[in-house]
Amino acid sequence: MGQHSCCNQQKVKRGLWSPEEDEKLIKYITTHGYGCWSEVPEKAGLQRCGKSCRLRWINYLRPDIRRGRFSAEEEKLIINLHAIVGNRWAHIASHLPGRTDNEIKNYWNSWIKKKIKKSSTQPSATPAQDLFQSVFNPIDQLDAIVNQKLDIAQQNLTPKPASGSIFLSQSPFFGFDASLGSSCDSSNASGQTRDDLAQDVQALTSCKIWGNSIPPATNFASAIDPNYLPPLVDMSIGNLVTMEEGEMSVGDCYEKHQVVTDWGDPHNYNGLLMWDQMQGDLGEEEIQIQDASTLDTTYIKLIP
DNA sequence: AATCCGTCCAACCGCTCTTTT
DNA sequence: GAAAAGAGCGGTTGGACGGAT
Repeated sequence: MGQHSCCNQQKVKRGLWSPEEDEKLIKYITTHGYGCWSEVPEKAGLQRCGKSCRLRWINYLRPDIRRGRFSAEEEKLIINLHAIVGNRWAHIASHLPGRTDNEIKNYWNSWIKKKIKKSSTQPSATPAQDLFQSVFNPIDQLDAIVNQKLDIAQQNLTPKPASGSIFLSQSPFFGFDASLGSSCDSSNASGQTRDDLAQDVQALTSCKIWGNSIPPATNFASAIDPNYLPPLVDMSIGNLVTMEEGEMSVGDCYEKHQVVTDWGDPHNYNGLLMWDQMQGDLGEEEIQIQDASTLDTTYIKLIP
């Protein structure tokens, strides 16, 4: 189970690869291709299991591999992709040409350690909260949902994301109460200011992975109460309810912040915060929407 | 100079998913 | 349809390395 037949062989070598082994593998694959990995070691004259050969090739030897430090753009991309897809390293890697899942995973793990260590020196927030604030960017998650809507519309599919798509049905979406942010420092625990975040969004929306060239939402507040860790909201696409104009009764806010009437225009979700359950009084501008099929209630607050 | 300690990263392990028989 | 084999993925480990003491 799990163990490949090739790995059961007695004379399988383990540990670091020697330059000679690398040379043999490169020579074999560049001339024959890999085809069936379990056959590669024998044909290449290696005392390794096929799995090990595959890993060595994919993570280290293949010619399009990109080595060296991650650029700032790559780092931001990783952070934002991770906020959407979680620990799906292979998926994240597919959006970073030349980078491997292993490399990204290693980078992320060391990055997490740094973040936790750094945040432990700041008494106003727990490490988890710091990580939470610095990693997850609600703007991009909302962008993801909107893009998924667009995708669905363009492909004329039923509103259920395809398995393996970057916007998985399980992708969490959650919002932070920006009103609490005004009492916080203007930069979050990772030192990122709101202007920085806006720039992140600018960069991301012009990035290939988002496909459509969508103008960024810029006034979506990101700061949260450092003493409160909001619950994760499963805002899978099926639970989102598209509102029609006139359904809202929030007065002036309606003028300032359009309701989600057209998923094709991301400006329409500027200033929207969404929750899966009521956390105290959200104020006059709160609205509730209920998914008719699941009866799940979502609370939305508009930020003036 | 020797030792300790933390970080990085290549590689392994175990599991799931997909394909083949 | 079931079983086996193969492929791929994510979590974890352990060795190499560099900086601090």
